[in-house]
Order: sequence, then C-alpha cells, then structure tokens
Amino acid sequence: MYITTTIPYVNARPHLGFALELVQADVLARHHRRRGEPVRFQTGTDDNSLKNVLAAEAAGVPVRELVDRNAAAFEGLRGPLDLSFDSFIRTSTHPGHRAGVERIWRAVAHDLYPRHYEGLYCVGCEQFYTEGPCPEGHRQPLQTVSEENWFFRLSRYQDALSELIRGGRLKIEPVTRRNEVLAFVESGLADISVSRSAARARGWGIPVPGDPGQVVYVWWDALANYVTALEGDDYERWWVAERRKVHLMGKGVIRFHAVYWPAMLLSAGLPLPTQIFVHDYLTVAGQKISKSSGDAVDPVALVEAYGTDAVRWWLLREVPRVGDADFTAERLVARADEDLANGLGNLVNRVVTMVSRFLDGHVPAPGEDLADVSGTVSGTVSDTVHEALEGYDFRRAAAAVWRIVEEANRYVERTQPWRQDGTAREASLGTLVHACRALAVQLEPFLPTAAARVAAAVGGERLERAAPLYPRLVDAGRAGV
RNA sequence: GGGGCGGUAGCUCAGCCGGUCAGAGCAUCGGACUCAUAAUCCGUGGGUCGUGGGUUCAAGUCCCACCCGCCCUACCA
Repeated sequence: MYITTTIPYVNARPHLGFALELVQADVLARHHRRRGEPVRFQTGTDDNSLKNVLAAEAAGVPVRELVDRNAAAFEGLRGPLDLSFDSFIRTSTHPGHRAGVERIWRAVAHDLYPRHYEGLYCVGCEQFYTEGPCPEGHRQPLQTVSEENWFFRLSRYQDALSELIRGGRLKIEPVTRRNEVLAFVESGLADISVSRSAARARGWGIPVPGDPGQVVYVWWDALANYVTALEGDDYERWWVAERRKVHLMGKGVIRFHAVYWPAMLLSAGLPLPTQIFVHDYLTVAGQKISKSSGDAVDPVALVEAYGTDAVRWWLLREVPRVGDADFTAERLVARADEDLANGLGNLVNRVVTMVSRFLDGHVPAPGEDLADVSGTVSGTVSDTVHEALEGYDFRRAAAAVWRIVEEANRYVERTQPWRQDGTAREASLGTLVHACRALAVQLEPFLPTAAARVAAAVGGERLERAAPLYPRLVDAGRAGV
C-alpha cells in the first residue's frame, strides 16, 4: 500500500491541522504493516510555492533560508508525533524531483498550448478564482494577472475522469466528496493554466522545459511529488505494480487531486492513484486555525505540554470522519485523563501491582476464561479496527481498541483477585496480563509509544511495580491553556 | 440561484433498507469495592429526536416547505 499525505507550503511552521493528516496516514501505515502488507508511507514539503517567496520577503530573510528552516520543522514532526513515514520529499532539494516534473511535462506536451490569460489569482491558494475574496480566507487581495501561459487540455479528460470515478477505479471517500467531484467534472471542464511567468514567480520554481520565461504551475510541480519521490525501482514497485495507492488530503485541495492530477497522469500515460481520502478541518475553540492561534495549534508545543500519546489520541479519538472538529486543550486533557490515565494507565498499574504483590511478580499462565477478555481482543476488536480503517473511520477504530480496556477492568471487578487464592488468583491475573499484552498489540498503530510502554510493563516472566504510565494531566497542573 | 451534508439527553456524538430507536460516552446523583493514578465496577435521573405539514396500521428513520450551521458550484452582470 502506497500512502501519501499532501505536501504543505512551508511559508510557516506546521500547525495541528496538518498533524491530523500525518497521524491519520501514520495509523494506516502502521496498521497495514502490522498485517504484513508492504507499505510505503510518503510525505514531504512543497518548497516551490510563490507563497514561500512572499513569506520570506515579509520576514526579511532569504527564501532559501526560510524554506529550509520551515521544511526542517515539518520533517521534525516525526519524533514528537511518532510518525513512521518512509520518505520525506522536499520539492526544492529532492534530487529526482525536477527531472521528474520535466519528464511529465514532456509526456503531456501533446495536451499543452500557449494562451493569453487574465484572471484573479490568490497567492495564498495558488489558484485562480472567478471572483473574490478567496474562499480560504487568505488576507491578501486577489491580484489581477494577465499574461501568456501554457494551458493544459483538461477538457479532453472530462469523460475519462467521470468514468474513472463512477466505475470505482478512483475511489473517493467520503461519498459526499465523491459526489462533489463528479458534479464538478460533469458540469464541464475548462482547460487550465499550468505555468506562469518566471517574473511573477520571482524566479522561484521549476522552469518550463524549453521555455525559461515560464515556471511550472506550483500545483503541477507539487502533485508530481507522488511519483517523483519514487526513484528507480521504487517507482515500478510503488506506482506501477502496487494495487493500492492512497492520497490523504484536506477538503480544500480535492480538485487538484481528484481532477487535475488524474488528468495529468492520463495524458502522460501513467498509472493512476486508486483512492483518495478527504478529511475536514480542525477549528480551535470555534475559530479557524490562524497565525494568532499560536501555541494552541503548534503540534510540538502541544506534545511538549501534554505528551505525544495525548496529542495523537485526541486527533484519533475525537475527530469525526466527516465534519470539522473543534480542538481545545481542555478537551485534549479530558480525553487523555479519561482514557490514558484512568483507563489504560490505571489498568496496567493495577494488574502489575497485583502480580507483584500477590505472586511476587511471577506471570502465571492465563486462566480458562482468557477468551472472555482477550478473545474479544483478537476477534472482534481487530476485525472492527480493520473494518473501520478500511473506511477511514479513525475515531471508530480507536474506540474499538478501548473495549479491551473496559473488558479487562470489568474482569478485575468480577474476579476480585485480591480475594481469591491459589490457582484461582493465578488464573485471573494470568488472564489479565495476557489481556494487557493483547492490548499493547492492538494499540500499536494508534499509540506506538503507549503500546511499547504497556508491552514493557507487562512483558517478560517477572513484572515489577513502577510509576503510573500516565499521570493525570489535570493533577499535574496541565488542565489546559 | 442550483446541488450536497448536518441540526438527537447539559457536552461530544451512535442510530443501515420505517415497526423494543429513543441510545452510548462524559458530566450529575446513588451504591459497591479497595488491587489501582480520589482510580475502577454497578445503577439512577434527564431528550415533544430543528419547525410545520404529509404518506403509513406504524416515522429521528420516507415526502414537501421553512429556519439555523457548514460544504461544493454558479450568477443576475
């Protein structure tokens, strides 16, 4: 399975919204790897955007410097967010990217033609609109652009795209997004501008092959990353031979991925992606994420304050498959304390303590009733998780894992090991240790760190008491902003 | 303007083809227990399922209109 995230502009440091996409992609990657499927998880940054140039000018620093710094911040999310991406491409430094973009350009040459164009352009979106203001709410007013550009015959691909999507060869989730794309495609496609003057681009970007006065449209450039990141044999393996190629993205960029990109590939005679998953946006305390949101949306700051698991868990357990989700530190803390501290952490803690106190730490064999607790695990839970993830329902998948925690806690109350003796007690505690081990396994795609900590706490033949895995955040004075 | 999605307990949300669908979690309240991080387990209360019509023996669940929120798309020019 080839999984990609979009590659964001690097005009600023990453915010929580992009962290959501990365974490979702990471869960898919880990889940499928665990099932033994070959996985390639790809992400990166779009360095060649004019927006980056403008941000650098505004900040009074060289473009190269700003781009390098911010790109590093994006790549640096790997540690804080426990990401497992296999490759990180930067469009301005990746060795094969430029050549790849040029190759695709030439392959599509039969569908390119020069045309004078005049329109309203939003630098924030890197896109033309028929009227202002730009729907994404970018501050800068739309600018009137009038110049000679290269155009791509998108109109030729209307029927092909329609069939592709209707036939399911290009699956778009959720359905409402699929319908949206179909409505757009079937309402008639106009050719699009795919280059701009090098002057307007401030000389930043990839020159059009054979026309140095023009720079390749940044979206064309960025979309190509999905294949240019795959060099040599990797291209054959992951773009040609792979049956499942999934693009994850936010709702603002569907058209590029579901229309322009497949059309480009069709024109170039290259294989297409197979699935597109569109997530909605995050708001913070009811407001759109913006610069003024500050630390409240800085994933690294959140991780420093609350921990990787708390941040990942909020993103996975609270964000619905469809619809925007509202983030507040209070919600993150409430969820972490309820699930991580009171649920998971407390369960492991009480089990380890009992084994330590009553059995001198020795792990007994599980009892006959193991199936009651961890049978739920291997069977129902793992099935539900898989089913939910096939539908990109991360929240449902995450919730399913918690059934093990709930079931194990009920089991403790039911058997009351502290009142049992001899073999009965050993059997109960054995069952509980095994349930915790099963929990660690199920947890791995969602919270790799938590999974490792649980596994360490209940692993081996002899358990030792230790400090609680997840102290309550509210007690630690981390009640929120 | 056209199209789509959503409006269900204080909060966040489940409810597929109409008939135990009026639910879950959190919060509240009561009880149990003491292995555990004032945790855990059990139970209670609470909603005219956005509004108004309609179809049906029966409607959150279908149809129509309207109100509110959001998304896509367009435009009188």
